[in-house]
Amino acid sequence: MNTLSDGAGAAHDRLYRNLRSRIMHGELPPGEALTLRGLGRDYGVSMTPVREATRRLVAEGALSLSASGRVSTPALSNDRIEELASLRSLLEPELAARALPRAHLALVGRLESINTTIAEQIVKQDASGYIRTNLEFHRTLYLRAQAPAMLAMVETVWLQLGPTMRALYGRLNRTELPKNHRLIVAALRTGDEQALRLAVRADVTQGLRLLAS
Amino acid sequence: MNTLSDGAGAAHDRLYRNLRSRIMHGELPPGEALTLRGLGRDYGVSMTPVREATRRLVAEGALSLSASGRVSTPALSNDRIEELASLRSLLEPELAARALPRAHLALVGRLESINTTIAEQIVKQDASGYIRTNLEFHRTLYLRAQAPAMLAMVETVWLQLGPTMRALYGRLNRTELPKNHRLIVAALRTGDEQALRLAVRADVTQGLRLLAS
DNA sequence: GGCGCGGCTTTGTGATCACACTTGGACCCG
DNA sequence: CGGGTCCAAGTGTGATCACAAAGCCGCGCC
Repeated sequence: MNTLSDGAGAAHDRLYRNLRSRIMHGELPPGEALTLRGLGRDYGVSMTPVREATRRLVAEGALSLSASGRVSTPALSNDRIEELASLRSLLEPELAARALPRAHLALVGRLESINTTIAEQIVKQDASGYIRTNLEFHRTLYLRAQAPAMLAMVETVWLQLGPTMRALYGRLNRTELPKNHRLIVAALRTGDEQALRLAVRADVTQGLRLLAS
Repeated sequence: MNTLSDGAGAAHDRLYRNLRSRIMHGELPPGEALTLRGLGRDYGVSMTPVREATRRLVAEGALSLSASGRVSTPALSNDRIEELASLRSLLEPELAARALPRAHLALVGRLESINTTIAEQIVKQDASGYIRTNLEFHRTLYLRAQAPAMLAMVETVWLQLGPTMRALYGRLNRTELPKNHRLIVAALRTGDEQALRLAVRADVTQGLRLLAS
């Protein structure tokens, strides 16, 4: 068995991580129906590990479970989306603030580098890549907060929003790099916690707000 | 099939809800080792549904999974506990504030009734009952916030703290009803959002703070 | 008396199978 | 032409089995 980042460990875990990543990054549309046997066929495993993986994802809200036991990616109501946006704007400024005193120059450099990657993906119209790199920007910053439980909670929110974010991306035609990311970097440089909190909140809220149409 | 709250639906789901409740309410000590076959024996089912139930609980942080696949109730580090306490003090005041405009007199009455139950359980030294009723106080209030995703997130935190709260209860010898619950009720009556937020934060933080010993 | 080391037991993993339920659609009747 | 019915394929559920790895205990050696 190889120990690469992709195919390591137990089958159910590999399947879990793979599906989780695909959902979080918007590679699956909302409402997509999945079957245990189908997933098992795709990954070359039997139903048993598939069931474990999907149950885990259901517990995290990444998949929704119908009354008859069928799993599908969730199609969120507007209320739900706004609530998840509230959670992001509650948790993420806190994480950013905690990361602020620990943020050194190398970190800011990495964030700027990620920003240029985002700009490229906007040009290429790569929806999934854009979502992935955008989340990487946030995760890179929050990792400095040394708050794994809080980060895990935020990632759960991202996961629930994954399919919806994909749908959202189609509607909005970006042409410019989100200016809030630049504001975040600027606040990190000056060490201004209040400005940082505001910039993160604005960045988190902006995209999701126009979904209440 | 009966539709009672206890034995309804699929075996794995019944097992999941039962275990989740026991963990959240502190009926299991931290570090308790569980085996799939053992749980299956206890509940009279085979390993398959047990695996699904435990995987769900692992995904929620209610159980921790060792490298070799063994499950046990988590034994939290002090850092972890403080972080979870921070999450509570971040999320719960927000939920309370959202519930405030919707809180009517009947709700306040129910909360006071729950408070008297808590006082009785303190006298009876009923640790698990105390935890259960205390959480019921909070849940009853937060349900009015009409924010299911946020409430689910808070319950996840409660779940992770369950075994630790049980251990905590042993150390602290309560003799009086937490005065913060009375402050919460008072703030609800007067409609003072700021006082409510403070009271909830204080209530959430008090017990967990003295765990950093 | 302490410390490895061997085998045995327990445990998790994954495949397979039988069964019950849901579902989708063709078919028939009004 | 529309709506209800019934059947067949598909799907989730749970039990059982074979297997590999981990853990545990006692024996024997130093």
